[in-house]
Amino acid sequence: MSVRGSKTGRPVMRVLDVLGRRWSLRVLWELRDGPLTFRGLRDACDDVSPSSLNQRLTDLRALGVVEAGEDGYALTSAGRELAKLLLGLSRWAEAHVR
Amino acid sequence: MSVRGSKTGRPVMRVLDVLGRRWSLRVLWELRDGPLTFRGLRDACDDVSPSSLNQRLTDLRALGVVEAGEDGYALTSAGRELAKLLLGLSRWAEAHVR
DNA sequence: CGCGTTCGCTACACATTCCGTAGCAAAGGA
DNA sequence: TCCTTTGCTACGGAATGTGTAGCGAACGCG
Repeated sequence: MSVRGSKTGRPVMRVLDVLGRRWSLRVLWELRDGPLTFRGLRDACDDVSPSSLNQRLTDLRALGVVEAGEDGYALTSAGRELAKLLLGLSRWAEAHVR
Repeated sequence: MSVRGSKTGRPVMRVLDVLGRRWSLRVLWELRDGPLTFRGLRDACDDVSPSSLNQRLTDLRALGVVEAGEDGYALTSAGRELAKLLLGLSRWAEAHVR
């Protein structure tokens, strides 16, 4: 399978593509404070359907931001850096939304 | 219509929801260097279908990050701050993706 | 061991979303 | 006038996401 969207293959395009799918950003967000089990993630993410969650976890693992470990799913070191950006997103949201 | 996803109404959830739709992040990315017309955005975004683009622009305008002006669509000041985070995302991508 | 619970995950049918194409009315140029 | 380009909508089909049920494996407990 090729990357959906841009055909340039530029890294940023691949990232925008994967993160622009439902639950991607949310999963990253929920993992920001440590690992969660599959079931735990489901609970954290408004009971997302297991099929969708599994698909998203597959995508995120392929991107190298999430990995499956002893106590469930966790961010990789790269993923933790990405999560820092999400923290900025959260601050932005608190300041500008509603 | 209410916010899809989280029922808490927390700002960050609303943002994760809107940005987690296809083309949202990409549109923000393509507007980072200045305004683009509807057609210009379409060209920049791999010829996204006009229906999808229009839907996304509606979402992003509702979120307050994009506005329609004289020379097409542009980021609001809040949107420009958001775009800065995307720049960090781009740097992250160059460093960690393939 | 046996029994129940929880785990990660899959199957499958249904619903929503997205897409591609066509095309409209309005604005501009020649 | 006629041709082009604009922003945008309509609509049917394709892709994606959803909800429910349930599997086999691993656990706790007696």
